[in-house]
Amino acid sequence: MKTLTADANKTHRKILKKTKQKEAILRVLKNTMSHPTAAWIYDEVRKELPHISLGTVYRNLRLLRAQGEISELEIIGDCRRFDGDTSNHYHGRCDRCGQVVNIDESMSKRLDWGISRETDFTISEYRLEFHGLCRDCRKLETKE
Amino acid sequence: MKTLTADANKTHRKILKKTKQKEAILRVLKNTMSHPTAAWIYDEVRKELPHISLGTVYRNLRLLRAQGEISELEIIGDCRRFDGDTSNHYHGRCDRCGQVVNIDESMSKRLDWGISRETDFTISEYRLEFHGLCRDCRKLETKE
DNA sequence: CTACTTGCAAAATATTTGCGTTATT
DNA sequence: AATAACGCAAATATTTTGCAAGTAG
Repeated sequence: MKTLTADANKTHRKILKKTKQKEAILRVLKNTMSHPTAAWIYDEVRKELPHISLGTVYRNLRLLRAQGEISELEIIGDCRRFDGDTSNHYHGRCDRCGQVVNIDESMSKRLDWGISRETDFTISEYRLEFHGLCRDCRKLETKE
Repeated sequence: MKTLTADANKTHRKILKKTKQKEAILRVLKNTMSHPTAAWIYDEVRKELPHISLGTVYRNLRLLRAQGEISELEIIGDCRRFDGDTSNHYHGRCDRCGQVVNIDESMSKRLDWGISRETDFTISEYRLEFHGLCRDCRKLETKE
């Protein structure tokens, strides 16, 4: 029985090299709370490395994600968004302005489902996204 | 103070017309559990309406979503996925095969956070996605 | 009739990839 | 030296849109 993906992980793993491009991308992502897109990261990194290419940004985002150094958000929209904070925290997305905000991490403590004991699905991770209105937009809403 | 999006919703709302294309798309989506992509829906509807265009599928998926008749999944992947079941249920995505499964709806009863009272975010909806292994893939995993 | 919707094709976005070169180990 | 990673440009998706013609209300 062939199990290609698993085998690929086991046999000869690639030796990852450290490059200034990868480091710059990771630094940009760790230093923002803005859940940026690949294009935004590209613009930001270009201030430091003007000749970096968008392809390199995408390649490194994929590498970094595979290594678990960054995570990718499950957000409906035009393009993917990434997060330098890989800790277990949740996101709120404002239905009006589209802003993605962090939901306080203490909330995570209440998540203890034991679902894996009750369903036929073994959970390794869960991602929770709240939809609603952020503080500023709620103010606008009530004024109308 | 201008609040464009809200105004747009209030002033002259468009009268939606019933078309066979829209009905076919909705029917396909209501009759599958597969959380399909726009392209899959297109192929499926074309069996019945061979001349429908992909643009029409996309246009109607957006309309139906705006009306709340279907929902869109927050899934990391190549393209968007839709769901004809708009009830509050959760999804599990298999890390190995990519399959999206439904998590039993009874689980929903346990979600009573009261987060909106504790945070500065007014929640209208939440979406929860579990990541892990589905039954079949877990069997493969343990055999290795 | 009016104006929403369609099919088609072209455009706009977003992401990946081939290739010859550069840089890291 | 070997090979991972780069920059660039071309190739792939994926999704949106302009427009003339069709159709529901």
